[in-house]
Amino acid sequence: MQSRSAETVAVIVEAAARVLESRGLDGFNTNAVAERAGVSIGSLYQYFRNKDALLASLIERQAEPFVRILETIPPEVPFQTALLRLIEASVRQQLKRPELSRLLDFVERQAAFEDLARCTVDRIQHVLIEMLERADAPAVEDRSVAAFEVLSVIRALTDAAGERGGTNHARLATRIHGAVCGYFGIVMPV
Amino acid sequence: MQSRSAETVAVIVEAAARVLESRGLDGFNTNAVAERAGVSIGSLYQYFRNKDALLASLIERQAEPFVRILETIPPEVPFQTALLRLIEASVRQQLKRPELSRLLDFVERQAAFEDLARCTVDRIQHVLIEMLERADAPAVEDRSVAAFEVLSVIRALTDAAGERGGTNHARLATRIHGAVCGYFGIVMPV
Amino acid sequence: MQSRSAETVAVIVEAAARVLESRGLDGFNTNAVAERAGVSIGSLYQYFRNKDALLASLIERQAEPFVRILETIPPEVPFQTALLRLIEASVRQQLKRPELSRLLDFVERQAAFEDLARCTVDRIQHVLIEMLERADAPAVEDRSVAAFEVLSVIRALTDAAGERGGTNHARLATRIHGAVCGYFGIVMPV
Amino acid sequence: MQSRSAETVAVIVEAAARVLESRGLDGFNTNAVAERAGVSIGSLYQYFRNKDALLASLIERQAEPFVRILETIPPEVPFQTALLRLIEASVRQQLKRPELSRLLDFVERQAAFEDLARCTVDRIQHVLIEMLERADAPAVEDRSVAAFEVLSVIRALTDAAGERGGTNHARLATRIHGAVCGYFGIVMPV
DNA sequence: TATGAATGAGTCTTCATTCAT
DNA sequence: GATGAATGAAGACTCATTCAT
Repeated sequence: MQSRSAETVAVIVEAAARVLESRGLDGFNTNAVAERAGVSIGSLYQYFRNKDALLASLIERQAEPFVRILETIPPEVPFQTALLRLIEASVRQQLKRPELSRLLDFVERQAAFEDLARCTVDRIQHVLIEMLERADAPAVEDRSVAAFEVLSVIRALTDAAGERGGTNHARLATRIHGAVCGYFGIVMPV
Repeated sequence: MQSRSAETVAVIVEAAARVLESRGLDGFNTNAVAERAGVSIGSLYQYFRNKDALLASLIERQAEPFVRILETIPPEVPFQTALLRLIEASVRQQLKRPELSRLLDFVERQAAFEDLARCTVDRIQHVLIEMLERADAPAVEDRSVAAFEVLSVIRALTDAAGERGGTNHARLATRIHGAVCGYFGIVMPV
Repeated sequence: MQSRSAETVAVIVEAAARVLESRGLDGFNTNAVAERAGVSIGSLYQYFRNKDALLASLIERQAEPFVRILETIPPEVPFQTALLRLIEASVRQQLKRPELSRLLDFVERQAAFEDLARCTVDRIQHVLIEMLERADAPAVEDRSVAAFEVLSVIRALTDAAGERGGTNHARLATRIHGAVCGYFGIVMPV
Repeated sequence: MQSRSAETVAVIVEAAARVLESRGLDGFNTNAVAERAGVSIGSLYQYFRNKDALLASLIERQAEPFVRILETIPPEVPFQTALLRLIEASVRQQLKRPELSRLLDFVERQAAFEDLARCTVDRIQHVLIEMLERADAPAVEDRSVAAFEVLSVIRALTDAAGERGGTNHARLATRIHGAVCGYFGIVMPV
């Protein structure tokens, strides 16, 4: 029984993702999602209080694995290693579904998702701030600002790559790494 | 007569900007814009074929002065100087109305504005590519990719700063400059 | 088995009563009733053909004890005594759950419950008409009209009292008695 | 222009009244009202924020003329005269559209219309309380309770008459007067 | 040209009811 | 019998756009 429900929920969320990708934010409506999911509109509302709850699920589904990866980076790895892992995780995650990532990035900045977004951002910032507290980390004026801005750079460059399509992950990661090192005033390590 | 029309158009576009800023993309509708502009909805449609045309005007109004500035950077200034001017222009422009900039960045990526966006992006890229062709410019694999990505970094960091509010322009420009130099693999010049 | 069913039915009807009281007619829906009853929506429909059948049960449950009491007033008691018993029974019954009474009074007047309502009203009217046929009863033009109107007065004053809350039964009964006597053109007996 | 709007509003409100009368509270929906009014659903919402606002207008339209009449009863007329005028006004008003009156009486008791109802009730109570303060008025324990209850009796008897249909106003008024006098413990004056 | 009333397609959401398990 | 997931018709409401004045 649980599996049945869980499956339906998953089907609906994936349908929502596809509708968002194919029709954009304007064309994203609950009827379209239900149809795409092969489910009645009533069923959709059985599992999601409203349209925003559906989007929230989408946001969470997108963010969760990324945050999980970040949180499993062990504290003893050197700053640069951790940074590269973070960049790679971000690139891998976002380039899976670039358009979806881009749209959700926008959605989660809307007032209605403030709480959800803050929660995710806090977890990511926490990881980044801890990284910046390591002995071999670059000195910055304000760690929380730096964390936020570094994340922005990573996302922006990945988005840009996603928009172009067909990107080489490794090279992209290198370019991002360069930019982030530059941001920190570090001469990029070889 | 013409000036009268031009003025009305300007009033409507500014009203659109304000509505967008205050109510977000969801709350942006033509009736609200007309009301804010102190103009009848009929008049609005006299000057703008439809909602998208209004948004297009908004996008243009936002982009034009920035592009103009870029295009007036003389070709003989050194790469680093030009880069700093570009960054400063971008920061100044975006931080005037950060929320508006952020929203329009999103809007112009929607399918309906593809042409308009490409046009602006092309002009900016053109400038950047020319910059990258200078003798003292860093070597890059693909100038058009680099141009696009550098612009993304600048925008992202400015957006991030705008979201926080009350930012010091000069410091922000320095951080952005660092990131861009890093992107190019340049040790940041003093 | 039968007792089991009867118990379930009773639980559902009581749940319906509570939902009606707490959420009003607008918030009264079968899913809420099932939930409140701790029963699946499927079970509810096993016992009640549809929503109206549930409401009908509620109406009956509310009316039945009252009608029963009326019907057990012996024919030999004087008119005034019978009238007072009627008033007291009505007050006691309605003030137990004033909001529920008020709402059901409205519901039973809806077209869908015409038959049910007529049936109950007929039984009550029958009792009242018999009362009015007694030797010591006041003369009225049309007994059936009088019966109906007297009942209306009793209900209205009890509803009014119920709306205020915390009423003294005896005093209310006295006021109602006064009004009914006045209706009959009787100088209120001491 | 104003007259045009005012007319549309009046047409819609009258359509609402008719829909309410013919289909009851369950069948009362904005689409039906718009259709009955010969107006688009959009127009309906141009003039009424929502369904409840439409009902509120209906309630006001129904109550206003009645309250106005009450408020014009001069303070120097004797209590009994004033009472009769009140009863006659109520009867005349309610019997114009008995079903509508009954339904609106119910609607205005719903939580959503609390404020509106209180406002009207206050005005009516005010008149009644002033009446009860006159030298020739009967003594009552609590004037505000008495005012409320008398009004309830009047309404209930008129509703009852309306339900039967084809009532003689004068006789009904007499019966009501009797009940009210009885309520006050007055031997009905000739 | 300006106005703003009018339009109605389109969206979100609820809830009575069914039916496979 | 019991369950509760699923259904979809129906209803509230919005907003881009038109057009008579």
